[in-house]
Amino acid sequence: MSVTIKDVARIAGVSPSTVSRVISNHPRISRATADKVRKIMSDLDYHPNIMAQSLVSKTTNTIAIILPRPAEELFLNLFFAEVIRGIVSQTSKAGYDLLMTSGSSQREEVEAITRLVRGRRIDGVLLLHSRNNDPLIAFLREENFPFVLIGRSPDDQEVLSVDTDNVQASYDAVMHLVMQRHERIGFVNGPPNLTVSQDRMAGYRKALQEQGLEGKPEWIVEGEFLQESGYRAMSFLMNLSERPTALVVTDDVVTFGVLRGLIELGYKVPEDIALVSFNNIALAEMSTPPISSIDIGIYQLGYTASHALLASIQNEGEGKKRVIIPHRLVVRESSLQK
Amino acid sequence: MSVTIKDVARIAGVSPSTVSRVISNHPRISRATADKVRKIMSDLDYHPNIMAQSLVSKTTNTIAIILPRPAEELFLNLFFAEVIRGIVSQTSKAGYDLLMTSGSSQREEVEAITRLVRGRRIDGVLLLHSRNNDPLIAFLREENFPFVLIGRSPDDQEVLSVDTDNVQASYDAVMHLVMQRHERIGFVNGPPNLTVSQDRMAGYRKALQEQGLEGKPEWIVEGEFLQESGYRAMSFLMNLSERPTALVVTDDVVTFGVLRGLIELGYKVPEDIALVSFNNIALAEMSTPPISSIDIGIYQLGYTASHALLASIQNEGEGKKRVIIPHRLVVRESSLQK
DNA sequence: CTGAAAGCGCTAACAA
DNA sequence: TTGTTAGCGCTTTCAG
Repeated sequence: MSVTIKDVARIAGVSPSTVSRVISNHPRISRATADKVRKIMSDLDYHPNIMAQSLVSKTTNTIAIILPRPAEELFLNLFFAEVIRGIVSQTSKAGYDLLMTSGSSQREEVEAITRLVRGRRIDGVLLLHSRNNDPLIAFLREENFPFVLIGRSPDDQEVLSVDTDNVQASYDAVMHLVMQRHERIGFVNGPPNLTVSQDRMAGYRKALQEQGLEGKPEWIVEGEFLQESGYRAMSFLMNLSERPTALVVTDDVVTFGVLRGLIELGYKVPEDIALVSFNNIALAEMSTPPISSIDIGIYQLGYTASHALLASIQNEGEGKKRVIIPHRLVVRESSLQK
Repeated sequence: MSVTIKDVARIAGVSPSTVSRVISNHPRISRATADKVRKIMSDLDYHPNIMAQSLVSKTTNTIAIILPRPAEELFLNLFFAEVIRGIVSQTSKAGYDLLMTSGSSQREEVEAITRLVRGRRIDGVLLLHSRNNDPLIAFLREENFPFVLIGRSPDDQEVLSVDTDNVQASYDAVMHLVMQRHERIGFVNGPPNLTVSQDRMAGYRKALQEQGLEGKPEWIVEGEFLQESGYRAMSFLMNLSERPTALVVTDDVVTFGVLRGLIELGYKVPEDIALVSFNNIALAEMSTPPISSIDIGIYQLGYTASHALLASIQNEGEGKKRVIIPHRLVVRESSLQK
């Protein structure tokens, strides 16, 4: 079969434990033996069996994430790829691997994670979002298993998390529209059970209230992170007798749908209605008109969360409970009065 | 620590090997014992240690993919998320996990895969693309390690692969433009070292030739799978003394850049210039104008490749060497003469 | 149908 | 500084 530590030991004329020590850079090993062993290892093209290492060391150098389920969180198509890039760039620098799993229901997700956690397959978990009464968070806390949430846990302040200040971001979006002299501002939001949606709603409400602006309930549309959601929202919103003159939209992809809907209905952006949205995906800049968007630093979210998770695995505690990645509004044509 | 097979055995009053047999649904085990043991397992919330299982079974129920590196293959932002979804839906159905790794250079990629393969960490590898003289393919072949390529290997016919017929797809795109009475057709392609780019170029050339159409070299622009590439290509193409009246673009994201470039230069699509592209991402439909695009079935590519890989892992050979996922042109406004 | 025992490849006391 | 030994948790002959 494949070459083992024993083969190396035999050929180098040392004991297996010596080889093991060389592998792990044990300090108390003579320079000469180390070099000799290393030479043999590379001659034989030896690579340690990772499973065997894990079995005894009780650590896997692997963290897991759960692939978002379709539909409900499909916005993650873009968010997802970017956040993954951030995560992997951090983990691979630290010598960790990333395991991806999925479940087609909430229950299956918990089962999958249970299998990995109890099966000692992974050292930590990265959660890409949270909702009210999230059973995954409950499970991980109960197991006292290292995990970091990208987002905010509504039920539990003690959860390690890396997040955007979505209340503030949403507030900022509204204020930008207010500065452009808009007074009737609507909101196209995502699924209301997600924490991110709740926070952005709160920021929107806060801004309206502080500015003494009227907020008609029918100006708020809740949907999914899909372009169709934005598209459909327009046929509803633009049929109101009293229409908003500006919209905050919770995701750029949704904004693409919004734009398409408006164009088909014969409206112009920003003349008839101004738009600001979130995430600042690369395509936002290439849209017609280019979309004003709040850049939440998706890559940074992934990178930082991953870093925090590894720290928590290695230090058993310590560290800030909650890290906020700063956001910034990138103003483009879609929200500018001519 | 955590509950092991011995704990279960002791409490159930049987031997560890009996418990092991229950876990693996060994046939020669009495119904009564099996039920008893299963009950205890669930009472104790026992989950087998996956590393220990792997160590002895020499199989990991895990396959790996390599995260594409930035820039060069960034188009995979969208392709990537979709293909992953296809892969995971297949693997998780079959009880496999997906491991993601990355390298910031070609050499690092090979190192990462070497570590996983020789370290017996994974059972197979899924490659998301190929280029000429791909060292990863060379390594995997040499190790005789199961892998499936999404794409086509230019150097090696024997590689298991799942692919689009890119020559034909590109040919179809050109022919669609020909049907719309275009005679001056340009091509905005991706990185020329990728097989996919080479194949699409071949299809483009073949169609022009068959139709006896002139193909000016300056109508072909090679770039990356980025919107900027498309954007930049336009300032070049539209400054030519003799301009094309239609373009085939290798990716929808690039097309967004192309559109933006054209609009800023004051051209209208499709009146001044018609566009057809590839991939049919969800946003293609929401663009202004909506983009005609060849749907290559990205999810299906991932799903099928993953299936083929698992089959190859389990059957040691057999099966078709090369599977083609059918494509279809979705015609929208960007390519229609009014 | 079930148990005892050996061993997968590696690490980590404990000795030397 | 290095070797010996005893496992990590599981599977799998081989006996019974």
